[in-house]
Amino acid sequence: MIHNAKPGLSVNPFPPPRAQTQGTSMDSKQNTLYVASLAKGLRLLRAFDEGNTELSLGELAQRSGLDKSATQRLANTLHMEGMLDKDPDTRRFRPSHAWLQLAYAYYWSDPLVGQAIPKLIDLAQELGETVNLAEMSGDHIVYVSRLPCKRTYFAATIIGRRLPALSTSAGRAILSTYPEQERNAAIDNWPIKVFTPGTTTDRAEIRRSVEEAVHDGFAISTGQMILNEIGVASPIIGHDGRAHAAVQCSVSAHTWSREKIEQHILPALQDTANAISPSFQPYRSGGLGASDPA
Amino acid sequence: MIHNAKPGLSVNPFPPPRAQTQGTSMDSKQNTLYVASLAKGLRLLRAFDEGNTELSLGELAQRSGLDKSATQRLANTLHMEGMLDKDPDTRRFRPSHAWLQLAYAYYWSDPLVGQAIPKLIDLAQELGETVNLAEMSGDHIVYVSRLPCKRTYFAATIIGRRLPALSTSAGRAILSTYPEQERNAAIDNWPIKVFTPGTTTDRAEIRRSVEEAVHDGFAISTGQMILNEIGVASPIIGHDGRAHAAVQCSVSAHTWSREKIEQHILPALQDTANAISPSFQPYRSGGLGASDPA
DNA sequence: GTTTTAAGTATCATAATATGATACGGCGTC
DNA sequence: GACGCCGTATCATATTATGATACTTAAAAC
Repeated sequence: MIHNAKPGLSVNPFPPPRAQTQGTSMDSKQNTLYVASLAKGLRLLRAFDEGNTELSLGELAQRSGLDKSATQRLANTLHMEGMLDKDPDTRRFRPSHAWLQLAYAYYWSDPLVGQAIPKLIDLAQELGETVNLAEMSGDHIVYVSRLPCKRTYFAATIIGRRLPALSTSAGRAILSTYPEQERNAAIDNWPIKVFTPGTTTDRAEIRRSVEEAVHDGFAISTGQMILNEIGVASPIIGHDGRAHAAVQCSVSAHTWSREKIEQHILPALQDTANAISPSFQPYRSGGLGASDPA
Repeated sequence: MIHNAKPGLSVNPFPPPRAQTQGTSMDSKQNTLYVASLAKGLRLLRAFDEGNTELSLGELAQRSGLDKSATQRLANTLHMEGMLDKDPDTRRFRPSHAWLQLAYAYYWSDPLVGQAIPKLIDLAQELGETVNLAEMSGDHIVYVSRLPCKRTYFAATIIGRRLPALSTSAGRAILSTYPEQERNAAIDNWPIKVFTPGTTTDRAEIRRSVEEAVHDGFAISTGQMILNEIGVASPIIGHDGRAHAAVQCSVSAHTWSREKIEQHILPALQDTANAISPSFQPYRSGGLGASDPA
């Protein structure tokens, strides 16, 4: 019996939103192989986001939940190590270019991206529409690669965005490749967040959408993240029949309809997703024709 | 000054300036506002790069220069905090999606990107060629945004790449906006790394190229990073007359010549760079500048 | 199939390290 | 002109990280 869907890699979901019970810290996770200072430093990094692009020491302390002294020391360390820039006038901190270099390293480490990108480029050029690569990450999806062809809102043009899987075409497409039981568990339990009046909050409706994807092999969603935006996604299926990623395309509802999409976008989209699929292999050491266990 | 990276064994490529004197470590920068554990954790993150995409505990220890126990604890912490994924079979670590989320946060914080991206999209569509946004970072440039329109080699399609400014058209374009004295100091002292047989190592030649950019308002370079690649870049000039960034375009030398570029690419490229310029507000970052204080 | 070697994991006593309260100085505000 | 806020610097304390060692598992060698 499977409690929560916990696919392949051991992906530790995301931040431990610890309530700051200020106790004497015989805290829960304090084994001797947990370095609190490092974790606190990471908290500082995570304090920056969409709405907090530039933080003073005080704000940093507030947002991270650390006291002034700790924040001072950690922020200073991050600055010395080149992870934070500091405006000498305002004394405020900002993410540094190093953050992009981490992304660079990430890209090399992701086995899927290298295979996908050339094909995504071709696809984007062929369609003339924005094409994305999304990967499942716990119960969210992350946009790993984006090839914008039209102007859109900013968040849709930059990589790293993390969205609830259930609210996105990519997430639903990927989910549609999961075994029925897991699929249902996900649909019942995974988080949903409202972004627009059009965001679907009814899980029954999401189920319909996913089951449709099971049947059709692709998912379509409308106005989930932003009004008048339609997303189409086709799963990139791995050797085990499960997808961890999807090729996604976002278009404007003003110029596109469902039919038109199915006719003009879908074929190429699916071809691309399929073309990427075979290369997604796990490494089994060598030659033996070991099929799956169990 | 560091010219060439050691080609032999892969040792720390980006070691923070720190002597390995393992002694009693009343070390240089150890004030009470420097948290060593955090810095060590960052070392672990930096151990991943282009050639090291997936590291075992041992490799991690070796590349970071930390002992086994420290590595164990820190890596474990990073794993618990969701910064590193761990393959349960091979027990090897990999960058997690969180690295992309940091990039996401970076993008919101960079005042230039938001202004530039829509215009870059338009430009890329108009030209049908790969367009990049590069920013100066110490004596290197970093590709902050990329809009590939043609298949190229992988490294040219992903963001966060850091290259010696002198070896790139973007770097030279930006440099061309610096006051003469600084310009010359940079040309004399900034690092150069050889990537192809075509990489210019002669600083006199680089000076010519930069001075040409001073005169023309744009820079062109050929075969610096990869053979048969031509780069054109136009600086994005701030209110103080200095550029911190450039719009760059990479094309194949097989289908493009210098004249053709000047005729068909340059006008739109410069228009775009100029259109972005006014919105750029300067700030200074801390850190790396090994250059002289004037 | 058995032994050897290596790599990852867990434990623990020690002191070195991070801690956070406190005090100082500069800057914009009231 | 005085106050209050925010960033910076200092310091004694004990909490925290340390790294040597021992255990466990997996792969390599025989």
